[in-house]
Amino acid sequence: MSDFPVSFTGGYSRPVPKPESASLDFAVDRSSPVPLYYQLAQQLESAIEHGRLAPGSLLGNEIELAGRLGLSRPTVRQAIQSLVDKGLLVRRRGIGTQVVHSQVKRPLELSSLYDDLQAAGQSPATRVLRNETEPASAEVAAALGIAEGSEVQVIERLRLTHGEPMAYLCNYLPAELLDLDSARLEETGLYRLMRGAGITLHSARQAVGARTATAEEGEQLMEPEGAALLTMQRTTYDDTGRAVEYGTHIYRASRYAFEFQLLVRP
Amino acid sequence: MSDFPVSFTGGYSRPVPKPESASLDFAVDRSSPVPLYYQLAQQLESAIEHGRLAPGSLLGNEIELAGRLGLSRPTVRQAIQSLVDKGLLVRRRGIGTQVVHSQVKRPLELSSLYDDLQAAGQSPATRVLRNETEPASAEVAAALGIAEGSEVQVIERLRLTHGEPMAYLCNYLPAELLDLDSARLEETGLYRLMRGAGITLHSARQAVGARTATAEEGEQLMEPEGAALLTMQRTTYDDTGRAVEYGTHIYRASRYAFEFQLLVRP
DNA sequence: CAGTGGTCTAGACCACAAT
DNA sequence: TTGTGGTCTAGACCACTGT
Repeated sequence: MSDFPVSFTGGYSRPVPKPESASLDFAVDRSSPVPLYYQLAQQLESAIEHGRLAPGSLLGNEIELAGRLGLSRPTVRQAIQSLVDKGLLVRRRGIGTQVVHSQVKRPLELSSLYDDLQAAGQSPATRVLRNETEPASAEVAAALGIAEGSEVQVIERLRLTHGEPMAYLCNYLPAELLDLDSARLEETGLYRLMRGAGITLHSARQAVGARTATAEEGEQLMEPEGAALLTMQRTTYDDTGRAVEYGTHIYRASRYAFEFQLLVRP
Repeated sequence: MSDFPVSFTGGYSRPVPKPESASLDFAVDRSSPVPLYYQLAQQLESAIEHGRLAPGSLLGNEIELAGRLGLSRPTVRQAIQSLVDKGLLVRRRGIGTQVVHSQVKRPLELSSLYDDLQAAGQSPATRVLRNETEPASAEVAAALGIAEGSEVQVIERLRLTHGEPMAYLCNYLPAELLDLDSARLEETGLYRLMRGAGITLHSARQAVGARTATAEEGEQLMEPEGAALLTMQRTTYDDTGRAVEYGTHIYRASRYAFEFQLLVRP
């Protein structure tokens, strides 16, 4: 209950967060092309991350902060709001803005949950097993929201870490969307290629389940028949709401688990 | 490529979205306690959801919209921004604001991924197997960010649908946090109880994996030994960043899969 | 009561995209 | 060049929290 890092200034009132923890040297550069609210947000985030703003400490009111920085209150609010959205700050009416009592400072960039896997530094490698177009099956057409029989690009890949298979990935993309070079796929990852082609990924709908391995799956993934597998189907949408990718993935449960962060919508 | 529901007004230019799709009857009630930007956001969302604003259609510029509604531009922007954050609208500089080309209109309230399960209408039932306090183990203490040996509330539950077990749930909460009545737990769900106690859930860190069932697990869940199980560990945080719950759950993979939506952070 | 964030206004200038 | 969203300002009043 009383885990605030408080420094008492006198009196016997209950250990309320010190009303002022902000004598930090924030400053904005008006000649920079970076928006002012964004500069401030970055400085606040950095101060929180490096512990210069302690968890639970108050930020000082917005008007005073605006005055000190030579900014208007709406600009300061925009900066603070962006950090509230990130879960680093909490605002309470009549109280003030405080730094979260965090454990999870960095909510983990769950950009794709897949690049994460790749970025997780397990010396990953990819073997492209198949890369060609075919007419969309009913399942794929439904997932991508296109007509059955339309040409789609099919990619089958084996993901390896430390020389051992970890996952089998099968992805479908609308054929006109992108030129997919197998060599580049093996080194860069599908999502990065799509971003590089000017596609702005926005959201993904996923389903994660489990089942036991068939004999063939076991052979491909170097697991015994009957071993537990994690399965995942995902449809990814760009910022205009168009489906740009559908995939069915199989992971060796002995070597991989999904980790992610959920944000509760207010 | 040309899937806009365009009505040509003459000329042979390429089928660009009609510059104006907004002759709808938006109106705000200034005597209402509901914020103006929120009223507008709701009306826009409703219009999108019911198809009165077609996917891909333009919204008309902010200033004109503001004038038509008797609102200031920042207020209109705030309304639009909230829908952009929800993924219903896309803004493009120099172009305008358009309705997303969506498949996934309702990004699905992934409030807890657990109430979802309960709300999914599978006539769920819960049997509380255990509900008492004990000293925190090292694992639990680490997950909750409290001292090892602190008292924690332990809840073991069996989740049933259609009279058959679907999941085994074990949860740990800081002991002072909440009074948990077993009877209420069986009818209401843990998350709803926490919200009812004034706890504002904010985010959760999850790990999802798979393994095969042991003999005892099989017996408890009515699965054969060696069946595939989905496992989940989760720590939930409130809006001040304090861990308020840690749980380890086991699901019958034959009867359950996780579904959720990821948002790509810009 | 005083102090905080929540909302709202009426302007302004800029950067970018299309024509 | 025109029109769009992106940013910013300097005020204002209200609702809520604490004393």
